[in-house]
Amino acid sequence: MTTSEPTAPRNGRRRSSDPTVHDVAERAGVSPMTVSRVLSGGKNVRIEVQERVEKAVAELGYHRNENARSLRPGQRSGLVGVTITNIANPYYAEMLGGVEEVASEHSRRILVGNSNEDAELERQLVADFIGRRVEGLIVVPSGSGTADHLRPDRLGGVPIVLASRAAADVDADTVLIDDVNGARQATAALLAEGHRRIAFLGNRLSVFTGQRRLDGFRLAHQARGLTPIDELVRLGQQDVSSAEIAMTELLALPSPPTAVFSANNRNTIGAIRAIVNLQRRQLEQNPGTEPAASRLRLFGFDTFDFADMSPVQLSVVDHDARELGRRAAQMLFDRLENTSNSASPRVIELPVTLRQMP
Amino acid sequence: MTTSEPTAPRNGRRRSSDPTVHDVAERAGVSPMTVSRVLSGGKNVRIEVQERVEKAVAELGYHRNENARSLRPGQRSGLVGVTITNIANPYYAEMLGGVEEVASEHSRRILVGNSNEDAELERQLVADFIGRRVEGLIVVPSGSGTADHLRPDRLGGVPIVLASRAAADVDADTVLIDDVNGARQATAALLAEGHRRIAFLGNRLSVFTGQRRLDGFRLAHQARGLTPIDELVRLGQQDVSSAEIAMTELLALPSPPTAVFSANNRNTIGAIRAIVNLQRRQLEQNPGTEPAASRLRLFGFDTFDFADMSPVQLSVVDHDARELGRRAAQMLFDRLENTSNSASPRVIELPVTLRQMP
DNA sequence: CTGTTAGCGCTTTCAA
DNA sequence: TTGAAAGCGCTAACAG
Repeated sequence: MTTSEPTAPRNGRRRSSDPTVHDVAERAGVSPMTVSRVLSGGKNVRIEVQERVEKAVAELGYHRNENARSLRPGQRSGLVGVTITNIANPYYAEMLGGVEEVASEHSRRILVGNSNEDAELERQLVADFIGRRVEGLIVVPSGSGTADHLRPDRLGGVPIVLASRAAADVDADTVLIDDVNGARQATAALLAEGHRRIAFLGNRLSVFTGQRRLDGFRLAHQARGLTPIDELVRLGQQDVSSAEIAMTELLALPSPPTAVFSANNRNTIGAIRAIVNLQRRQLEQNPGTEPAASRLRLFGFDTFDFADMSPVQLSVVDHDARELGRRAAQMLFDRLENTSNSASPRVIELPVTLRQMP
Repeated sequence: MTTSEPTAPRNGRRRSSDPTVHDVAERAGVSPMTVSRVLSGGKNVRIEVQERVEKAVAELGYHRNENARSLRPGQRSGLVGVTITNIANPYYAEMLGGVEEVASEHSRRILVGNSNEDAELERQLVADFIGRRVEGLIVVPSGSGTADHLRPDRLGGVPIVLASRAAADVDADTVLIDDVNGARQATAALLAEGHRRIAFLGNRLSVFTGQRRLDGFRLAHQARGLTPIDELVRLGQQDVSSAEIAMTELLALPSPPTAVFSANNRNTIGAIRAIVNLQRRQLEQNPGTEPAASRLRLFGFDTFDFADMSPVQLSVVDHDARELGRRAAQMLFDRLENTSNSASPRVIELPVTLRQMP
């Protein structure tokens, strides 16, 4: 299988390791430098020599060591580091897809880490990424702890773009969804329909979007001289099942809400489950009649696979996770490749669309 | 901000670049070797010197260059390369989460690439990953072209685990879902209920799981001396909207199916949409009566967020994408860390669960 | 406990 | 058009 000297360490170097430029050079009867030249496009190399080198590369199964390569000054690592708070959440997965798409267009690979909403883990990930000499970072800041480790002056000159959430005291390029307006408009629509007892289901307030969406909910009320009803505001549901429980509790109140604004898709799905369960119970008790729970009005932030098939009347504040990822990556490559390197941080907010599900 | 000589290139080396062990050593008044020792745990270094070095590290914002580090023989890159066919598909996103989880437990990072079902892109990704000296590869083989580039002898000794799909002529560790059995059992259940005109909605047959799930569908028929009805078998729907179209066509046949087996969640969702649309049309024409489409029986491979709220009676073949990712990663680290390195490739099939949605 | 030397694989000079 | 030398940042091996 190998070329010659079956067992002995050829050249005094350990064998059975990856082939190097040296090995390729030897086999092609040229110097390592010529191999290097062929590998970077073959400028100033006789075509015949190029072919000889390429043959040796193929025969040896040679792969240029990118790590060694990136060691030379002026060479880029070709890597972008991305940390998200929950890889398994389809929303961030979609966002990651957008990042990958743009990175790929720029011939970069993405290193992916899951911070799991843990600031310390996020700090470690970012440090590791910098150690690997990523050219830039895209971070969905975790919703816990401080974010000092994300401050541009702590990153050794590696540009960073925050996505989906801003972070306190971090003055960096940021791409956000227009949470406040989305929540405000949705709530305003419910108020315009005459609802006065509107529930709010949302994330912890330490999560940036959680706070912003509650702000929008409040603003819409204020615009009519109203205040949200405290007992109808439930925060801290991170997953579908806790949202379902919270919604079930709301429905069991002496004076239950007539409408619900849910601040993310996990809460929306949980709310739907709770409502459907109540409908079933009501139908069992009063067969044939329209269950009272059917009149409940639901407006949710985010969409999901099946939103238009919801068994409960539903409207959504729609936005595009993939576009979020794309824009974040574009901002990063702007910094990387344009001379506008020193421009002050930009914050952009992507618009949302209110959508009535059929 | 910097230490001394504000502008002049200190030490003859270019300034304003990342600090190196050398810089840290100088600032701490020790040799680079001592810095290296402190950074790798501080064995055999006076505690007082350790503190001095750590102080210098912090002040300089030093990050050890992992690429340079991995250059030394015997050092591992700490990277695992993962290619999936569609990052944005929640199923693979979930799988990626499982891979990341296990990789993280083993202190490894994941490099992620999207092959987009394109064999050539996949080949490039794998070559790039090997060039970056990943310690192992986890690949969901693309459903197009040949897979020669995945053969273990072409990977320069980097271990590979195939996930979710096998690849022709590639004899490697593989983790699969038990597609054949899942599809067989689901189809058998429909046949046992008395259905004889069962539609099949699925992927292209060049996609491994597509072929296997159709095999299971066939086997269940054969076990009863039956054959699938050709005009009811629709292949090649890759997304929800094409699945909806295919299902709509089936429903418009002179003799439509009485039951449907859909081979993945995209097709299931498309089928549900088509059925719901037909129900609505039938209700408009004959208000008050139970629409004929409501009697249609649906059995789908994969679950999704809202499966239990489906407006159409639904059963699913459930399986765990996250577990698939975990197991693939575990197999990889088995190869990497155990001495069982030379064992012949293993193929494991993860069980599925048949689940009646309430 | 600490420093010196050497070299990992690659490519940018510079010289031939 | 080609090659030799040097060094990117790091750490084993060997002094001291």
